[in-house]
Amino acid sequence: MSGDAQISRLKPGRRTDIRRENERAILEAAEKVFAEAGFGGATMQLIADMAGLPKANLHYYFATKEDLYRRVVQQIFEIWLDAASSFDDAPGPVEGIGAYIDAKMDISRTHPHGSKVWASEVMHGAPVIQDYLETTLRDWTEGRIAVIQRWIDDGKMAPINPRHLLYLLWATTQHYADFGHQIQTLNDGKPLSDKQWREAKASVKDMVLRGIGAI
Amino acid sequence: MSGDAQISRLKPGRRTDIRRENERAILEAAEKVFAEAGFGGATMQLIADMAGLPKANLHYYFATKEDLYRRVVQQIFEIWLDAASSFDDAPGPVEGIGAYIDAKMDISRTHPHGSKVWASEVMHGAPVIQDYLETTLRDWTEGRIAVIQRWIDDGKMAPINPRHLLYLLWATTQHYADFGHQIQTLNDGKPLSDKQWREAKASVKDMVLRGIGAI
DNA sequence: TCGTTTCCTGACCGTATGGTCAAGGTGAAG
DNA sequence: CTTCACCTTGACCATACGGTCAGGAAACGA
Repeated sequence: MSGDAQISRLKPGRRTDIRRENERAILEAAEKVFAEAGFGGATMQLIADMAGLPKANLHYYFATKEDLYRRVVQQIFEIWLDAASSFDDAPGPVEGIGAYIDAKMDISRTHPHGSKVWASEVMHGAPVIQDYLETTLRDWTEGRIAVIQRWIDDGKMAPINPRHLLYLLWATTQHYADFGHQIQTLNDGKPLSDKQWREAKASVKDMVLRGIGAI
Repeated sequence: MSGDAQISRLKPGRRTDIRRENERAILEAAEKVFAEAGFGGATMQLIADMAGLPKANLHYYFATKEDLYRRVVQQIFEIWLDAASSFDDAPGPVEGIGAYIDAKMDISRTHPHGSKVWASEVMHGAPVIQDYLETTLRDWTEGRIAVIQRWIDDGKMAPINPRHLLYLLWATTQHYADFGHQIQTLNDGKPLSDKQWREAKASVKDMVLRGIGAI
C-alpha cells in the first residue's frame, strides 16, 4: 500500500511480488489444465504455456507435478471450508442450509475448475488428500451433523438423516460445476445466464428446504 | 445352449467365444482402470495386465486406446438409459421418480466404475461423447421434462422446475458412485453395508419426494 | 491331412513427458 | 561499483507410453 494502486499484472518490480505473481499465474493455469485434462492428461508444458512461462521455470517454483497438483486441490478445499461457515451462525435450517446452498452454488460458478479437480481427485481414490478426508473433512462433517440433529430435535425440520442430507447438498451444488459442460449442452450450448443461475439456486433451495420439512 | 452350463471363464473353446470372452475381459479391466486413473493416467499395459493378456493383444481387439475408452463410456450410458424406463410406465411422481431413484442408486452400487468414467468424460468437456449429449441425452431429457410437467399440471406434485429436479436426481444418485471413496472414508473406511444402502436410498427418496411435494 | 482364417505375442519404434542442470540475467543492499 | 541471493531458461536426459509388425500357434472347414 504505497500510495498508488499497482496493476501488479506483469512487471512485478519487487522480489516478493515476482514470486507471488508467478506462483499465482502458475496455480491459476494449473487449476484449469488439471480440470480439463485430469492429473494424468495434464502436462507441465501446457501449464507453462498457459501461464506464459518456460517449463523449467515451473520447476523452480514447484518441485514436481504432484506438488503443484496438491496445492491446487488444497486451494479449493479451503474455499469450501470458508463457505461452510454459513452453517454455524444460523438460527435454523432455512437460514443455515439456505445460505450454504447459496455459497456453494456461487463457488460452483466462480471456481468450476477447482471443483472438477477435487472431484477428479476423490474419484481416483484421493491419493494425495486422503489425510484431509480423514481429519478436516470428517471433523467438519460430524460437526454439521450435530447442528442438523439439533435442528431436528428442536422441531425446526423433519427427522431426515443428516448425513445423507449433506451428501445431497454436496452432490447437487457441485454438479453445476462438475457437470457444467453437460448442463451447458442441454442449455442449447450456452452457459447459464445470470437469470438461469438465480433460477437454479432458487430451485435447489426450494426442493431441499421443502424436502427436509423446513418450509 | 448345448446342454451343459459353460463356465466360460477361461478356456473358451469356440472361436466366437474367444472373441466374446476376451473383449469382455478387456472392457471390464478398462472400465476399472479408466475409472481409477482417468483417460490420461490409464495405460494400455495396466489394462492388459488386469485383463491377463499381453498388451499387443489389446490392440488386436481394439485398435486404439480411444476406441476402447469410447466403448466403455457407451456401455454405462446404455445402462442408464435402460434404467430410465422406470420413468415412463408410472402413474405419478411417487412411483416414477421413486423407481428412478431406486434404479440409479442400484447402478451406482453395481457399476461405480462406469459412473466415474462418465463423470470424468463430461468433466473434461465430453471430447468423445459430445454427440450423445446433443442427441440421445437431450431428447431423453426433454421427454422426461414433459412427463414431469404433466404431473405438475395434474396437481400430482408442486410446481418445481423439472430440469433442475433432473439435475438434482442425477447429481445425488451418481454421487454415491463418483464420490464413493469419500463416503467410504466418512464411514470409518468401510464400504456401505446393505442396510446403509437401503438407508441411503430411503433418505434420498424421502427428501426428494417431499421436496417436490409428492408426499 | 491340408489350407485358411483367426488369434497370439515378443520385440521394436517414434514420440512426448517429467525432471535436471549449468550458465547467465537481475534487483537490491552495502 | 561490487556482491550476492534470487530468478530465468535453452538444452538435455532417461523413461514410459501408444502403437506396429512379423512370425508363429491354434481353431475350424473340407
